Amino acid sequence: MKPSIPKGTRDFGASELRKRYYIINTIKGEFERFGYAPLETPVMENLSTLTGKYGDEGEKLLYRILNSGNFLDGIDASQLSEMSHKQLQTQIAEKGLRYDLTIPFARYVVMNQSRLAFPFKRYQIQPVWRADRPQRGRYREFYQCDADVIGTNSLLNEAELTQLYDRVFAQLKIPVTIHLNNRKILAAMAETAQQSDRLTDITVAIDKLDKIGMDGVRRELTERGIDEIAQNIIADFLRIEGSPEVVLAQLAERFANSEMGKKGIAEMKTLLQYLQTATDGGSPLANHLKIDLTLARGLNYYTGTIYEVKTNIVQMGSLGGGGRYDDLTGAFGLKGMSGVGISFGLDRIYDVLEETKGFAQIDQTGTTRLLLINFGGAAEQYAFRLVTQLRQSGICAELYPEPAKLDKQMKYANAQQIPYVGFTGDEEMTRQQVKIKNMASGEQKSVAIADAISRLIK
RNA sequence: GUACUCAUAGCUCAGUAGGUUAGAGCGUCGGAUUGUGGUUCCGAAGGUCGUGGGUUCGAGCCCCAUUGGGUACCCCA
Repeated sequence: MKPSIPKGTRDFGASELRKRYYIINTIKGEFERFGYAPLETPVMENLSTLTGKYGDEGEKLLYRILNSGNFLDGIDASQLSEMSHKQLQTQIAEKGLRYDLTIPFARYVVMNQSRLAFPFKRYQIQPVWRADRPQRGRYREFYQCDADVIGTNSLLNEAELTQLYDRVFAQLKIPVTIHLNNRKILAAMAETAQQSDRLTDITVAIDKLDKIGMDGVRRELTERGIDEIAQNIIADFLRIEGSPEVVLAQLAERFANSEMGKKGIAEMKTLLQYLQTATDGGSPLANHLKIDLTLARGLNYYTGTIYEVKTNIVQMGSLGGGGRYDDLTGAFGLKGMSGVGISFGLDRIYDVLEETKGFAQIDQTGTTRLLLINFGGAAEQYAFRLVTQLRQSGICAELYPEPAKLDKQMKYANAQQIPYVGFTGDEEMTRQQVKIKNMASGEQKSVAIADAISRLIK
């Protein structure tokens, strides 16, 4: 049998993991700095938790787990042929793999509401699964790194999360643009165009502006049944360009009669003011901040601020996204809990750094400081005792597991980039010493065990 | 769900117009070298050319189908 792994999944070797840990540690460090606490949830959830949350497109991408045992038990064979695959699905699968970290978080909050102190801030770094067609920057199993705060309406949270995005990408040295928009502004735009009930159709179309241009957007809107008068109003909005202040001023003119629009603008203004205040007039962020009226985000649970982070140093989808949701916990029976959160796409960040040689500074050596050569017999016993002692002293050390040829053992040390090799031959044993060789310089010296320990402690 | 593209040794790839026994580099193993690695030299193992069918005197190469990988659309981190 030829071994293989499912399409869109990957194994991670030592060198890849060291790079992944570097990213994770950077993100985790900022999460902690901003006061978020860790959380992990199961890889599988009840399907009832997941369904109805991600829209039709998302629902198709859910991995469903076949019930254990005889999953056909209780299914009428005569009805089988008349059942749609969707109907059958609900009867033979009641669990699924998590699709994102936000819904499991909402589920967790509702289940533990009596124990949690609100506002509740948590971060979560775990894999999620989507039954998508893999391609560049897209995998079936990938990591999301989420930070969410729930139980507070304050836009201070939005400001902090913007800073959090900024800090992480500044540390990773990936120049990004943080795209900001507000669902209320989008809703007001649809309202102004007399198309409030077609918000989703409109956002799907305008989201493609930079890809297909204004003509393409108009074509898409036509296909979705939006008339030309409405299209003109929408196109007029999309012409708004410039600094956040300019964009907001122009929006204010158009939203003179829209309560929803005014609210969206006010929220955006407050957010920007917080950011300005933070640095006392200095440049608030290391990265670009842009009000992007075409930013919509597919998930329909967003109600206020929405985020998306993109880089233009390499061709890649968004590196992160998020936003405010007013009623995510409502579906689980807890009303009136507003929250806001952001997500980092670990795998895409990895791909960007890999392509731009952004990992150059990562230490790729292993942790082992010393390899003891195995000469067999009494020398092996002596070396095993020594390696035990070294480890008890907190030194990462290895003893080659068999008395192989010296050449082979030395090559092993090279391959693992182990900085020191220790020899314990007859001479060293009688003197209770070990000969330590520095693999980089080639220098070697016989020293007493105690000296060896103090030498090897960094 | 649609389209495009690729598939030869463990890995990365050559393979000329269809023509004898399918090659290289890296890696692995052995040797030069039984207590001193990186460099070097010598040698060895390793392939039903993704699979099935067809055309041909003859197919890794041409045709059809199929499977798998990649990419684009859709959607998304």
